[in-house]
Amino acid sequence: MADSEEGFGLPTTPADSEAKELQAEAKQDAQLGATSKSPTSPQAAFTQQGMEGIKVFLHERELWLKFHEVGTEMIITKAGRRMFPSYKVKVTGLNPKTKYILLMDIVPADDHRYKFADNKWSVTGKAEPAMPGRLYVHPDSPATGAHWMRQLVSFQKLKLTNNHLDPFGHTMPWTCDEPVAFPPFQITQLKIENNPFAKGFRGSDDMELHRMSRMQSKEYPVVPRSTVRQKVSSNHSPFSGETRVLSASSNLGSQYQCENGVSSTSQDLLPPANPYPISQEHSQIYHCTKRKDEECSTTEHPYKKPYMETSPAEEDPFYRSSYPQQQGLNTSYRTESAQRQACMYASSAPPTDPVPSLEDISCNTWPSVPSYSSCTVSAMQPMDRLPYQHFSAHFTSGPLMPRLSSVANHTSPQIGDTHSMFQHQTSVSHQPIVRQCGPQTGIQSPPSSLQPAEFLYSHGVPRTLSPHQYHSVHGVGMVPEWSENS
DNA sequence: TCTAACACTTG
DNA sequence: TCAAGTGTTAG
Repeated sequence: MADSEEGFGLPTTPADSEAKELQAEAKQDAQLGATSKSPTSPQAAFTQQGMEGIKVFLHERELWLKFHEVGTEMIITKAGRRMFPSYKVKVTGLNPKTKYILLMDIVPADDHRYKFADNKWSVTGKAEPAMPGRLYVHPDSPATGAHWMRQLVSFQKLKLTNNHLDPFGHTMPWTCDEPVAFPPFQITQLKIENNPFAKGFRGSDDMELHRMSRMQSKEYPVVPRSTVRQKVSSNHSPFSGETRVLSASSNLGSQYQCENGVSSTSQDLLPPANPYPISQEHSQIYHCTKRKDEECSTTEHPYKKPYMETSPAEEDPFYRSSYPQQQGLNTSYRTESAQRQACMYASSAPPTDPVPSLEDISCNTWPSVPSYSSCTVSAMQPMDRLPYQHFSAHFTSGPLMPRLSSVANHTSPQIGDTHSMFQHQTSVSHQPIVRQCGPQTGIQSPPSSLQPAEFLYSHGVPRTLSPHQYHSVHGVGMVPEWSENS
């Protein structure tokens, strides 16, 4: 597993040789992007702001690959459900003293809704109208580069929901996506095997007998053990042969570029599964979470529990050696609600908003990467070079938005050049499903306004989501905070 | 199509 | 012991 720096990268299996080549290409592109641009180009300007060395590495990449291979999905609920695998990244190259805000965005993959029938996905209609999305601000934000780099940055607590009125600021997914046939069994099995909370569904003899007993008692036909296993195993599925093997498929050979200063290295990338580029522009609702007892603050509180991986050393020798655990930072927050109060910033960017669209700012190389349906961008910028004072979840008025806009406008030309993309497929369930499209790093089009924290529970999202087959793209973007040494 | 209850897990 | 997070299941 990802227990070293290398572990964040591509597996060292022969099948991934293409991926390694891509990785090398991406690094080369990044270097070129950082060095070959004219000083007056946006790219160069971006680089000059100290963004050139920033890298984001996906944690547990192999697990992500497994889910990607079978087409990941998740059932979402009104209460919100966590993503699995959880999204954790290692960030390097930040200015240790500069403060950054780290965001995760959800981007729709297309404007269709689909159903899974007859072992295939088919379009059942048009997606519901685009709605403002939400950006999930990492609860540690703003924090210094040193803080972000100290250990894994975890979005484990991020929940996805289809509840428009969700009062906790859980991220709402977007309707989408592609008609690719993958049976749900494999994803289910992967989650059961890997998610501790789903251990109850792991197949032990006793468990299966118990389950069968329950089925019997409810007048279900008695199903042979082999059949029971078949349900959750991919081995007997019509797609088993091609989906159980974890490898870098030919899709890994797809070209992509990663050439701006913010380098989401190819290590972040998962092989694309399908050629469905994101087509839907998204406006924004910025939301973040904060602790009930501390309010969102513009300063870093030493007592606040980091939402980054709290004990990476336990699972990752790399951090064991490189990142000594912090002491005295693990204030315990018992409940989710106590841990995370939503700081949600509604925005209704009009079509004429000068803010660049998603396509404009972040996906300009998609035509060359048709296999990817999502775009991830990582953008970080030293705050001390930006024309605003601070950005936090604590603001009590709207000036943030223009400031944030300025950030986005400032950086968007470069953002478009760097993206890591990968896509996951979904499968069927009678519950709302989210298609997890993988980490995305990036500042997207900025919201037109921000609301004070007191409004964060308001829901500026009067839109009806289609409940099924949601597609989510998640990732991080870093918006710079001010620099302490400026 | 959607929801809530269920049995199970971890912490 | 409890809260919270899982996929399954029935209504």
